[in-house]
Amino acid sequence: MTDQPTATVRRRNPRGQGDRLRQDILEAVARLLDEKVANDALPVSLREVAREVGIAAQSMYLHFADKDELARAVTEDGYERLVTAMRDADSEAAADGADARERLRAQSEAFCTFARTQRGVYRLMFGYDATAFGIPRESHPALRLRQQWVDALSACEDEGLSWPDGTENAAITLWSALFGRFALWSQTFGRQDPEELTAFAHRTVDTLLRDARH
Amino acid sequence: MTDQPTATVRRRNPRGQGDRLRQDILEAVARLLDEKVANDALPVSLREVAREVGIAAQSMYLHFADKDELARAVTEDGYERLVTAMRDADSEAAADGADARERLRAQSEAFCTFARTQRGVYRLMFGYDATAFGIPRESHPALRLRQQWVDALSACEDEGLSWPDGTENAAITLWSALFGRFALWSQTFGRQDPEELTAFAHRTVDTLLRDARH
DNA sequence: TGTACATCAGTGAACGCGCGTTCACTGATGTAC
DNA sequence: TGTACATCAGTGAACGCGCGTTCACTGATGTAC
Repeated sequence: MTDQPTATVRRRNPRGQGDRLRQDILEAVARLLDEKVANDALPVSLREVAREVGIAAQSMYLHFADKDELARAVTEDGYERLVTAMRDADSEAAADGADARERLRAQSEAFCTFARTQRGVYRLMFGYDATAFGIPRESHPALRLRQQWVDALSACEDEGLSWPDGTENAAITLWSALFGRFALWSQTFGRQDPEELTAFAHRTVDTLLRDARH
Repeated sequence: MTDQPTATVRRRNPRGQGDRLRQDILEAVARLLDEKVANDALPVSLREVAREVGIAAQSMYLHFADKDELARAVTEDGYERLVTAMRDADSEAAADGADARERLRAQSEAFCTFARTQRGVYRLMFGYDATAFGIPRESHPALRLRQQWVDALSACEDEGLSWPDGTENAAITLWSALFGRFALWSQTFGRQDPEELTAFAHRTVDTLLRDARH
């Protein structure tokens, strides 16, 4: 029995561009995860992804050795995009002449926005489902994100602030607070109002900055 | 093909005590979840649970209508135990003549300890995997936990403190912070040192209390 | 300019497996008379 | 006191399903000569 393809029929990629399929697959996984998370219908199977992309299930193996490697690729891509989003928010705020606090706020907001709008991938990234992947700790892609937080808080030092427990602790604290608040926000409580999240992010930044020494 | 039972052979329960099996199953699920979370080998199947308990897979249906109902029961049991652990910590501290801050610390620690030591159930409870269950929001068992946090912070008011954003906001903030910090702690960063978690809990309580108005 | 050939982007068909669930059954134990 | 019977705590056997994965194949496209 063949898997039924979805509505759209895929066109075979021209020669030399087989890698396009890889990108198509990553996007399909993100889409499916978002959808499934919303409908509480996890997990996503390899065959579902293939169906979503419009290819035969075996074609997944042209780009990923197995299911784990696919998950790993999606996760890494997610961290990449999240860090980029935060950097962009920072640059944009800086271009508008924002000070350290405003730039930190902008990055915190970018984090929340990513969590809100890319919920499926976000959950896979931090998620409880597939964190380890057998990736050695030292090269876990989350380290890039951690570095981004540390950088964000270090930037405040350039404006004369220093964190009582050290920059790294402050970075983890901010990250934890946003992470935890989003989890609670998205699951059970609150009216699922994005404003609520943003307000929390601002308040947390303010509290942290009140603790910072001039 | 029959499922192979585990080492120990179960004794049939005496008449009138069939409900013991229910408790055995809940405990087995908790054990399996802990184990699987540690080995990154989720999810747990109904048949695995049956094997762990030492019964035939169909016997699960004597106590749970389907797999979802089993998950729901484990979750509810988890919230029950967590809230109880926090209450006990509170009472114990109170018996030792602790003030509001110390009692709040004790409850925060109890939360962290539960998360650390019952990681499998904890994850199912908050977890990303099975939050909804189709339970209406108003009766989600997490509401009991939320109430416990609100109560804990309200108790501080009896000693003359009041929270700038209201008790409920402060409760959610504390809960979020601990939740987020544990998630980060357990996944990728830190030396997995329980002291680190406890220290964070204390610092967070202190920060919140510094914000509270006398 | 024509053609043999290598390469590339996939597919067809099938595998064995464990899963959740159903249906009919068993055999020990307590209970009514 | 003996026995027929109801109840209870489960089990035996099987179902259909979707899964991850493997193996051998295809057919269009570019390339060497």
